[in-house]
Amino acid sequence: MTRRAAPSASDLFGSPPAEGPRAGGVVQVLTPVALDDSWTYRLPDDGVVVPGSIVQVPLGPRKVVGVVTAETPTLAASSNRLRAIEKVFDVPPLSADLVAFADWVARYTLTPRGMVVRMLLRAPEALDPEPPVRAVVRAGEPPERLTDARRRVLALTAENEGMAWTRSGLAHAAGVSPGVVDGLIAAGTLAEVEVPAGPPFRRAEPDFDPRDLTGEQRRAADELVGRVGAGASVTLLDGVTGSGKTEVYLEAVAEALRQGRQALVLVPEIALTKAFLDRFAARFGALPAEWHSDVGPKTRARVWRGVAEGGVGVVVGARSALFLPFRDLGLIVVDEEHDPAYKQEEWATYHARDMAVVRGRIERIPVVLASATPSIESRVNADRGRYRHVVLSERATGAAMPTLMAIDMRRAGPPRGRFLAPGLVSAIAETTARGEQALLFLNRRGYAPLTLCRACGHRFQCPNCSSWLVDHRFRGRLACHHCGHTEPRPEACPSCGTLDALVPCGPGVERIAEELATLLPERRTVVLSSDVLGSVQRMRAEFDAVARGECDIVVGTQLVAKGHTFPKLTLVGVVDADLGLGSGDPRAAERTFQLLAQVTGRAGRLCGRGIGVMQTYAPESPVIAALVSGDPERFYAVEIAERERGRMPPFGRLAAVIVSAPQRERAEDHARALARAAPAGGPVEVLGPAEAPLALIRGRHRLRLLAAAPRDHDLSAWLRAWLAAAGKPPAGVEVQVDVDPQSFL
DNA sequence: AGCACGCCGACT
DNA sequence: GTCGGCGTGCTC
Repeated sequence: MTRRAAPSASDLFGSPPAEGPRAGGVVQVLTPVALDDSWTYRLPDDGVVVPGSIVQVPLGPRKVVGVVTAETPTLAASSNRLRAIEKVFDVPPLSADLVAFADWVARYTLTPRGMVVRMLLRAPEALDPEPPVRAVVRAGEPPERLTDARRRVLALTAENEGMAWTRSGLAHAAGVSPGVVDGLIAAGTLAEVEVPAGPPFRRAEPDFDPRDLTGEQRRAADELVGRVGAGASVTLLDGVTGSGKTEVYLEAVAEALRQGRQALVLVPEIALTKAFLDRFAARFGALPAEWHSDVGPKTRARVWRGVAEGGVGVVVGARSALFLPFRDLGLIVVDEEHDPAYKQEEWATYHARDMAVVRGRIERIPVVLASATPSIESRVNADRGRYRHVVLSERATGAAMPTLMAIDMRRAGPPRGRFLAPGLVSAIAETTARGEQALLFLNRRGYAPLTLCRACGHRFQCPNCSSWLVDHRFRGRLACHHCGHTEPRPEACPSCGTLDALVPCGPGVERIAEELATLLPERRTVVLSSDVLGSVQRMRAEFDAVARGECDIVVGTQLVAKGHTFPKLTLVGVVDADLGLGSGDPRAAERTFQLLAQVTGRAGRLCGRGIGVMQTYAPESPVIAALVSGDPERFYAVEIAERERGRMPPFGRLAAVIVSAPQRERAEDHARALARAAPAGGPVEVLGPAEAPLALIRGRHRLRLLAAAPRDHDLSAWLRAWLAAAGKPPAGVEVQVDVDPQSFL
């Protein structure tokens, strides 16, 4: 691996100054607290620091980890109140590029720099050296008393001469209890030694097993490979489902490795399936390092260190992997770039795809955005020449794209009380009769989204939020999907007292499964939703079971739109293709289009006999019409024109100002105060809070204001000024700004 | 008086 | 973000 130039001696703040004393031996340290400023500290008595050094400093009564910056000291060096850096960690200093990136993110997202620094240091265990592993080795003569168990242990150590075993590992391998090993240690035959923790990561080999690519894939791969090492660039890799985008961008990853540099592949968290990782392993002869919320502290530490020291070649990770301290990053790939999961909402609000573009620009490396259904902003950026555009229009297997059709629910809908049209039911029956699988997609957990009383019209609503309570029949409760409030499902109406008058309205996945059990009782149906799944491991297991053909029909929420390929899946039914449209979200149409294209695209991915059936009341809508016609351009053209007319992102800029407080009134009052404080008549328009939905999230009532501006306006600066002018929010009220991350670049 | 809780400002 | 200080208000 080529190394970045080590800091030269003249950069070392602790080294003898070449031209005059250096500010009296003080440096600036950014600490992981909610502050924008760095603090001034005295240099450690012994250690040497450089910009980027990770250090421990006292902060009030605590000790915290911070990063040395190259800023000039803000406090007079003569100040004798300064405290000293306590410790310099023995890890590579963060690169100037990474610190510049953190600064950029902080400024852009209106987040205190300290909070971004916290994201850079999210593996505290990595800072201390990995504790050595205790091991046993053969050290002396066999003992006097040789039992059968002892003989087996000695045979193993003889077979693998010089090898160090862990105590339990050796006992396990020999099929004896750990006590036997202890006995041999006591007898002096074996000895305990400390060995450095093993070589952490197998190197990915760029040419381990290159794939045969189709002509179209080859051209696309060559284009991407040509960008690696050629400075900053952004390429939109726009390929239909099944076109083999992954194989194409893996060629760029291989090129980065060949050049001795590292590669980062960002994926939506959900896509980190075993099958996905195995594809990497098959191509590169080693599993990539993983980075996501389910990675335990020990592995986290090893990955962080491996990334910083250069031992890790490829990281596949969720959005937070973007903040890893790569030693020599050569490429960033953002897979499924349109995926809303890239947007982080809590803590600091940022969009990992856009921040990847920024990191690429700062590090002067290529970024590849891959998607079958690119986001509108990426498409516009590609159309306007800001991004390169590489298109894959054919499936790599040569398989045809699925045939999509709409069922007009006004004319061919189901009988009363049912949700699956006869046409869809017979398609499911035929598909499963052939031994193939069907997937029914409905993005609604539970049994029914609304319950009302037939006698008095009472609707069950969340006491905290402006949303209906969802009937979860398997659990026997009504639940709010915003705040987690649940209550038992009563027998009688709480409003009028009538018994057995409560009716569920509309379908959820549980209700669809129930309907299928009635209509096609001999088929094996499984429900896949976040209620049923949970951890990443559990999900991987469930997906694997489906892939093995352990069921005929899957009824699933959003989760099933991603995940891995089910080879026998040839029919996808969309229970409600209109769901999500008309929700007032400026991205509703785009989201629906992407989701439907993605979920129907899973039909017949390998065999090419896929069918997608969408139940809709609006078959003429641009989303449905474009899907049925098989020409996505029809959708993009309409949507881009629409956005441009409405000056919505990416043609305008949007920010959400989220006001939250434990008390509903306080949040509402402050939101109104903010709206009044907004300068009127300028280029920025403030909307709300009147029409904003209220939600209770983790004990806090939240509502939103929206600020809309023309594209060339510096909305971040405007927001800063506005919020400063509005003054500090009252006690308990928090104001969080979500500068629409998807519209700026 | 003694303490729990919430708010506020400091933290180099 | 996290801590301690200090005020308010309530209880043993």
